[in-house]
Amino acid sequence: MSEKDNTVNIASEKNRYHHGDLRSALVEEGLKLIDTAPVDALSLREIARRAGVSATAVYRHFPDKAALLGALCLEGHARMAKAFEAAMASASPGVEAFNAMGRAYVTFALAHPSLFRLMMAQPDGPVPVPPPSAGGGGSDGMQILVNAIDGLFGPDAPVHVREAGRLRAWSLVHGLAMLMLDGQVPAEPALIDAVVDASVL
Amino acid sequence: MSEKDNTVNIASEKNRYHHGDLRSALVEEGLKLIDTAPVDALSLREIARRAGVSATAVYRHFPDKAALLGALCLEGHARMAKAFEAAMASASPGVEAFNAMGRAYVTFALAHPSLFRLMMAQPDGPVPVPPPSAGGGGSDGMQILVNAIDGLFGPDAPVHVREAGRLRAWSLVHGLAMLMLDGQVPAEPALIDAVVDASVL
DNA sequence: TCGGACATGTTACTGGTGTAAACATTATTC
DNA sequence: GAATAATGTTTACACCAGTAACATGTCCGA
Repeated sequence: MSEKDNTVNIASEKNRYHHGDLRSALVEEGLKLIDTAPVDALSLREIARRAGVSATAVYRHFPDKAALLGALCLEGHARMAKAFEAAMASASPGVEAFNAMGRAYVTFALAHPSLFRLMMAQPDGPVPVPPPSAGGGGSDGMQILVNAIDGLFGPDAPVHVREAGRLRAWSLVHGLAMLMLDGQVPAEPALIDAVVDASVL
Repeated sequence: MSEKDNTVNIASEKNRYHHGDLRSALVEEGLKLIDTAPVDALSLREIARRAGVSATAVYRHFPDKAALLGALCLEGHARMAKAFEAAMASASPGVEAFNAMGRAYVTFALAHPSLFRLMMAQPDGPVPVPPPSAGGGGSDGMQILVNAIDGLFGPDAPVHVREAGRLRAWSLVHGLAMLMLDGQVPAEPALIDAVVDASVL
């Protein structure tokens, strides 16, 4: 107990050999960096530098760079889930909730371009919308999104119809987000609306 | 004339100081490499190595790496245009042609993952579907694609409706392609059909 | 035909990266 | 309190993009 507290206090001092909670610090710095730079400009050494630690210290907490990026992804998914819940909260159920979700998806991507790219490039990581035939619950609180989508088709719709609809909805917002991130389509709210607010899926 | 021919002949010999047509050779090797490796594993030096030339020789033909990648993109767009034309040729006009186009888009992405990514990450390069409010002709023979899409809405549809439809169509296929490339959705033909063949846009 | 100008190649070097190995220091545990 | 494990550091290597200086070949005009 007191030893734990002592450790934390020591950890808050400067110029010590042991950092205290380097792993968290690395993730923190990584998240700060990734929000202000393209993905490929995110270097292990830079993160270590910002955490005030030698480059190779990272390897005491992550087997390689990909593992650190994986940790960033995890935090990214948590943030995305929050954004989704917020969007859900301020929309009445049904089509409106569905549209709010789509807007939240694109908005999140535009707000955190590199993080979003990283999250999507991680095939093993948790996924915002479980793909068809993926069975049960998605990541975090994302099941609510699936419910919103499925709600559009009614509970009596065949499974393959709901699954196809889910995939189409995901493809639609994901494609728009990507095109805007890559600068192929201007990131104008009106265009987001034009894609998301369509009455028919 | 004969001097030209002579140059070409000399260029076909080995172990000469001057390559003959290094620029084309670099693009060629780059295209070969990019079809068998992820984008970020594509190094200037490796391309030069395969072309049998020193690393810095590249800089006599391209100001930097991005320029070489840009040249690869150009060839990529040409190939994509060919794929589109082929898809168009073997489909009757109307909805069927439109669907064939969508399938061709996703299929091309899956066949050339890194090249496709590169093409889409090039905001200044030619674009398969001109974005709304982009005015006139797109790249290469892509206008035919726009026509196919616009045909779905009839010639009397308001401009903003056709533009929105175009954007939705592009987002849909692009999103599906990206999700499959990133491994978020299994690259199964049935899923492509499920997304592309939907009767309503 | 000779000789310079130019194009196109080379080597040497800088500063950046990810990562492995050996060593140093601190924390923990018997 | 000493052995051990955890956590950092230094050093080193291989690779990368890009610059500068130099080498070699081609071409054009006297």
